[in-house]
Amino acid sequence: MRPTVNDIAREAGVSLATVDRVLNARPGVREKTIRAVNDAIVKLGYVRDLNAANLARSRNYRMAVVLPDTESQFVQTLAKALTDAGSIAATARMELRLLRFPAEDPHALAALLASLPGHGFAGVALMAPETPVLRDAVRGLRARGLPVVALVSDLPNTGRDHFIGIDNRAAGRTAGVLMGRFLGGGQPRGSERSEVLVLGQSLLARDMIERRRGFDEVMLRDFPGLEVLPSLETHGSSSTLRQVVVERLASAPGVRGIYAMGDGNRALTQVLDTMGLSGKLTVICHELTPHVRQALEAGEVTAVITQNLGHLARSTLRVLRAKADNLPLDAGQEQIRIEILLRENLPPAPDSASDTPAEADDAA
Amino acid sequence: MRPTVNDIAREAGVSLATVDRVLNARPGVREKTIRAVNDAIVKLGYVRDLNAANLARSRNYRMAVVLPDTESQFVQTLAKALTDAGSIAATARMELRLLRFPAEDPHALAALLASLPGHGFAGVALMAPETPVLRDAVRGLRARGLPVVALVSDLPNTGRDHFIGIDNRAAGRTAGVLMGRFLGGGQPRGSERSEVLVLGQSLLARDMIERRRGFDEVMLRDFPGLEVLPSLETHGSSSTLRQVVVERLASAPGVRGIYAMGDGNRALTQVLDTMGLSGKLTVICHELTPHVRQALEAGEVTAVITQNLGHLARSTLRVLRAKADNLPLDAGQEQIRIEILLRENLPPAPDSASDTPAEADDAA
DNA sequence: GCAATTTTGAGGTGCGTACCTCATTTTGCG
DNA sequence: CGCAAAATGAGGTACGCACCTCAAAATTGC
Repeated sequence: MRPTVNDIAREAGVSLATVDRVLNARPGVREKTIRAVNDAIVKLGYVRDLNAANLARSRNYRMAVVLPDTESQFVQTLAKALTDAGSIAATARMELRLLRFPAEDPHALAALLASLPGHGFAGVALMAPETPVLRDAVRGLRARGLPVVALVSDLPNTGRDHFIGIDNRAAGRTAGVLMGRFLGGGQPRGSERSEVLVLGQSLLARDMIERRRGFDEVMLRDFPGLEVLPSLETHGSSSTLRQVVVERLASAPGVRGIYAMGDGNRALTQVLDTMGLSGKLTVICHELTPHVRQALEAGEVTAVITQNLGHLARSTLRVLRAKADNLPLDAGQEQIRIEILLRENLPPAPDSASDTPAEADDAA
Repeated sequence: MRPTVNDIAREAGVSLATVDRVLNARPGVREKTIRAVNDAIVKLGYVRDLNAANLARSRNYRMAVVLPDTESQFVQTLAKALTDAGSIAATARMELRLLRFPAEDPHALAALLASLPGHGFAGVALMAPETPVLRDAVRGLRARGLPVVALVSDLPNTGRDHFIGIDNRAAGRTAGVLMGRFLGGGQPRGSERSEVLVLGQSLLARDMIERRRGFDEVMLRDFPGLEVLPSLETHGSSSTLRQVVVERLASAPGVRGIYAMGDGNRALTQVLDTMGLSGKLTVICHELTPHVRQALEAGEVTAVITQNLGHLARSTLRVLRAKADNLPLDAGQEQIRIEILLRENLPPAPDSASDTPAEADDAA
């Protein structure tokens, strides 16, 4: 049997009350006694039964997840993954509150964050671009004891407790090798020149920059025979995307591959379709949204670089909780992997999952 | 607040004892009363607090994991992943017992399984080839109330409660597309004929067969320009592998790719190295063992099809537990994905993880 | 050496559930 | 109707821990 507080008390030759004082860092215990108790803890290999402890203090973990109010399919999918994970974690005394902020308003975000400590939150997960105001807001939260984890896009200079997401530079590199190898390693195909088109909604966003850097890194080093054209900006607008793609493909007939770094994959496949190019180019994009899944199955998209959003959501909950309890993490479990999805290794659609919340009756 | 058993009793107009009888399926309650209690449960949305329940019955989940006593690096790595996951899960009242059986002796395995129910196990995870004796043994376990989950290789005809692993046919298909596309889609390269070598330790093992089927499926359909040579059997022996590979490569100078379906990747890279072929062929293999990781980083292996063993191990524990408690699973979380690893998206080595079991003192 | 202060002990209560006993009520049946 | 059997209620104990109170003991300062 695992040792309990009573065993510690006996071993240390003190009373239960004293063990409790030491365990919970309550004042009024001599240094010497503290040491005696800690020695006993080490000797017996005591570990607090977190479940019993939480039961006793009837603790519940209320966490805030702060996302931009963007309507993009990625954010939508992420929000759903988080909600799903949250409703399952409800049995583990966790409560998730999804909060949205105006995507382009750092000050509104800062104000939102500042209001959190008053509402009994035990931690915050945050997906937002790093700005000076945000840095201060995050520092403020941490100063008040709230752990903060960055979601999807890192906030390296804010002192956040953890980052949950992929290394975008490595993701870009991965896209690069795939593109290079899928296009035959850069060997010229007949007399044509092979070119690759790169799309991104904004060249200022940190993740876009990193993906592009990683992509170029590999293309330059390993596939000098392929020419990567300058990035085209879509600004998140479908019409802009359509326009620039049509324009570019007309002027550059040697384009054999497209790397779509950001959103707007739906518009992209549509353009290609109307141009009669579906399935004729190597198209690599990011994030497995419902539409992308469909395009992958149809052969309109060749490969998808993605992070498993279900995993990301569950990881968020686990990390928030571990940070709230000041417990160590299982690094391997929290490592979000850069997944390569082809039509052949596409996991089955989550579908309208098993709605039955339980086997209901416990009866045998 | 979440409703408790007391709330149920009040709502249903019965006593606590009766609610308890219903909840735990104890005898001596009228059908009508049972219904009343269940109605109250539904109405209030009651969910049993599993932590409190486990505390009360001081329950611990003791699980058996049964693996072949093979010395292959894959089984070793898997065993380690399981042990690691088990030691972390120890805080959650789980205890993992690793048991090994003589790889080639189905009867010894059956005997081992038959001995389990007597030792207070709450569930069994099993990696073994399906044989008639095994089928009976598994049925016997389940008849005695022990949930059985199949690990890595499925046991479809045994009535196992769950399978944890990947779809090997899909894995083979994935290897196929990668091979095909990496070799330029089958376009002849100059005048040479492009051939692909396939290696497997035994053509009788279910997983080898399925991988090969998936691989051929894709190669025939999508890359008719590539010729896939008949599988070479290595029987798990390094020297056999060395011999057949040397032989074949000498007689078939057009080989540009190798698909290694099973173990023996270390021997393979060695042969290629001594033949001066390192990095000159497209080599695709399975499972990220320490050696394969190294070979991937060195460019001796092009791509690895793998299942994340850490995930697999944690999934095993979660599934065993859920089955023991008769709870529903989170399908998304338990879905083991077919991962494609290139040098560029290789996750960092687990390393000699953080040995510090905790932040020690809870003090602020 | 005495009072003031600090440290410690003893004990209780509650968290939500499991499991047990014994008395009391209700039901079914002849 | 009366009686045995079945159903239900009341209440207690335990699980491992948090948190509280009050008294007793040990230590400190003067």
